Amino acid sequence: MKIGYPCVNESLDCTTTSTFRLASYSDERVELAVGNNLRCLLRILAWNVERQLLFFRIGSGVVPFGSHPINTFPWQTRFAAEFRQVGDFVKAHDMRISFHPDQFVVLNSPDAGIVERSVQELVYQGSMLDLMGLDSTHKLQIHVGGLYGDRDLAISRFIATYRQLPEAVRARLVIENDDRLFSLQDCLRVHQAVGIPILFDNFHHECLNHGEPMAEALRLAAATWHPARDGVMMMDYSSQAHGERKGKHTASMEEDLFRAFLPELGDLDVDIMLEIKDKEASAGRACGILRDVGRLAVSLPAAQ
DNA sequence: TTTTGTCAAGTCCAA
DNA sequence: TTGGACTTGACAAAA
Repeated sequence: MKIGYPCVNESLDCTTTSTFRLASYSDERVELAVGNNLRCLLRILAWNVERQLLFFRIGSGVVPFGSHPINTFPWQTRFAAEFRQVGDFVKAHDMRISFHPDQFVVLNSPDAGIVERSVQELVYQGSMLDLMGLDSTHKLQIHVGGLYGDRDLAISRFIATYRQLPEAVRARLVIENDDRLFSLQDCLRVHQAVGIPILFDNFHHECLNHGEPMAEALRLAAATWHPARDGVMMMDYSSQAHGERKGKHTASMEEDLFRAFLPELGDLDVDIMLEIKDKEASAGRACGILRDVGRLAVSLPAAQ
């Protein structure tokens, strides 16, 4: 089991997603930003290793305009060594990486242009994993997409697009149950058609479900992961922010809820991403709880 | 130096 | 019809 948090480390004074406006695009600015972003990424990963946080979601903006036609700078070759260095670090410390392409990636859109731009974004993010030398256990996580008033059609469009994806993307792509549109059952339909693993989100499942108890839902999702190809199941963990709109993530982990959730896992091995606003603070507390209950090694990894 | 409006991209839903 | 929300603030013009 690995524990992680997404995209941002609030304890360090750097960002992995420094960028600039499209209107002020230049190759020089791309080169400067990518260099800074990759240096910061290594700092965060090193910080994480010291705290036994071995799962990390990298933000989509490491390469500014990474899938935009304006960006013709050869960042793949210019930063090959730096990406490789990140990948080597990840492998040396047995870490796991994911990406979560943002809401503009909609593979089931009826608009062919949107689908094409979405595929290009996935190609860009997958290529970063390729440059790092990381295999298909490191994932690209997206939602099924829009509903467009017809669930069956929306799902069948996703399936048709998925089948045409480049292999480098398809091997890494996983779908996440969302909190309003596509439930675990919808994701299972997609899985049954094309074999794509389901990244389970406990909070989204609480918001949208068909009555499956949490433990059963976890097992249904876990069964969609092929151990050799996909690795251990990934999941997102969060809980409701009190007094806020339904679906709003809590600002800080509620330890009682997290402790109550753990028995639902039974003997499942999972890597857990804490989608909680205070980032590494809650992830660190989760590690502490897991050591308490014996699900995480008590001793930190030996310094290297 | 600090504040504030805006930023590549899509979709849904509440107001 | 519009604004907010979504996995995540940060850039850059204006004050």
